[in-house]
Amino acid sequence: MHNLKEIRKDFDAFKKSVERRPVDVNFDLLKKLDKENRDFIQKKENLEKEKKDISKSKDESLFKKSKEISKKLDEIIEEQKKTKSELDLILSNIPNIPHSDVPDGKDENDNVEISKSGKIPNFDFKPKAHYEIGEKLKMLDFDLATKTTGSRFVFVKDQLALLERALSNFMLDNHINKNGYQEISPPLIASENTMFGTGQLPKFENDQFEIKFEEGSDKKFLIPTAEVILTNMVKDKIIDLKDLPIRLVASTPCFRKEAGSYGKDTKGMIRQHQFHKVELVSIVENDKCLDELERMTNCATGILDDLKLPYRKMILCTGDIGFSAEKTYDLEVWLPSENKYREISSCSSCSTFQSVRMKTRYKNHNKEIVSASTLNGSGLAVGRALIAVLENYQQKDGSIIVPEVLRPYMNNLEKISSN
RNA sequence: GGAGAGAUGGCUGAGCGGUUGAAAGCACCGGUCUUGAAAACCGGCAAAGGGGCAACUCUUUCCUGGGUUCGAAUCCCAGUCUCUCCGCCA
Repeated sequence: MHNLKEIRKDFDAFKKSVERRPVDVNFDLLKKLDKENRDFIQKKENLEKEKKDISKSKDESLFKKSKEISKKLDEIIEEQKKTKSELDLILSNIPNIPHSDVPDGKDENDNVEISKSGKIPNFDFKPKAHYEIGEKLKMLDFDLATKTTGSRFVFVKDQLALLERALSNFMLDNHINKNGYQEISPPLIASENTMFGTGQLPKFENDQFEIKFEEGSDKKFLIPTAEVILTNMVKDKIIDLKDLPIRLVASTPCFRKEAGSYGKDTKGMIRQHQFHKVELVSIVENDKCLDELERMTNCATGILDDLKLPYRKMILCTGDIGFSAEKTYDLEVWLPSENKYREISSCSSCSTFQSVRMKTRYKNHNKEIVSASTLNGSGLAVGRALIAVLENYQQKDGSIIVPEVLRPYMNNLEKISSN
């Protein structure tokens, strides 16, 4: 969320930067409501002062007047509240401003490739899709999941379940021991306010799984990514400078409705309602934000390098970056069956956008209290990493060579094959 | 599910109708002292919002939302959360 005080300083510049994205925001109304709101506040404060003086004077002859002021005050407060909530609604639906590094563009086709890495494998046979491989091995079962749960879920079995676990543990260990992240095992359910903090609400409620506790209780949601719960760990906090940067990592299931994407990637486990992801979150000083984004992205590419998977690094254009992000790198892994790169990680710098919503601040070197910067990135999506390993390490006979770095996590298993 | 206790500033913790934005301690910052540090002593130290070029000033905030009152952290009602005991349970 944007700081109104800052917006006021140069309204037109603000408008112009937001409009680099495809947005529909009523800026005139925003400006008007802000003015109205401040007028109401002034009126309100004057009356409050008057009332306060009377009560301080303890002059009984004025008590009656004070009562009248109270009535007038009630009306003004009512109007002010209404104006403020309209204002907040507009404000909370405005996305973050793209950083100047971010290229202009309409959609994902306008994202710009930064670099390519790794060797695309050559097969002397036609490479199969991960779901064909998995089903042949009898270690991926989509039909069974349909029976027990519904579409877009999967059962992972035997050595593929072990592989999934190995991927997750390998990534966690790497980020904890090599990259200095603190391991967290968080709740998988978030309150409405928490979801607001990272920007999932109010705009994207339809993508979330809401769960019912009991009638009348507050709304709760299954987390769509650990980013939500990890980032909100610093909600409502003034952080000591000496505690920054904060770096957190968690491996969790993620739950998404993916509204509007039905019909896309219906086959296989590319797009599921539930998937595992290792998530990185950083809370940093504002001038370290973009450096941290590079660092975080390198932590993610490090995993791909270790797994010897071919990938490319993209910078997202203004039309494709997420609501809360000012700048985003996507990492795309090579999938032989599709003969193209697919997203496996997304690392974003959110500047102060989330911390304003969460009221996360720190005291900077000048002892001023300022909003902190937050970042998040996948390091990596475990489900998609499983797909990438299956497809890139597949053999003609349908078996899978286990990437070397994962073998210590799999009882030194070198090859996955049926029976 | 039953029965109690509680929610106050970065933390601990007093206050229980009228200069209380809130005692005290810790932490933190500045100073004196010291070769330096520690200790001791002195001083400072909440946030949000509004107005002002600024110095500054005003308003709000003692879990949340209502109510009583000229006036509420303090009284009343509702809700949320936390803790303890009993029950149940992975």
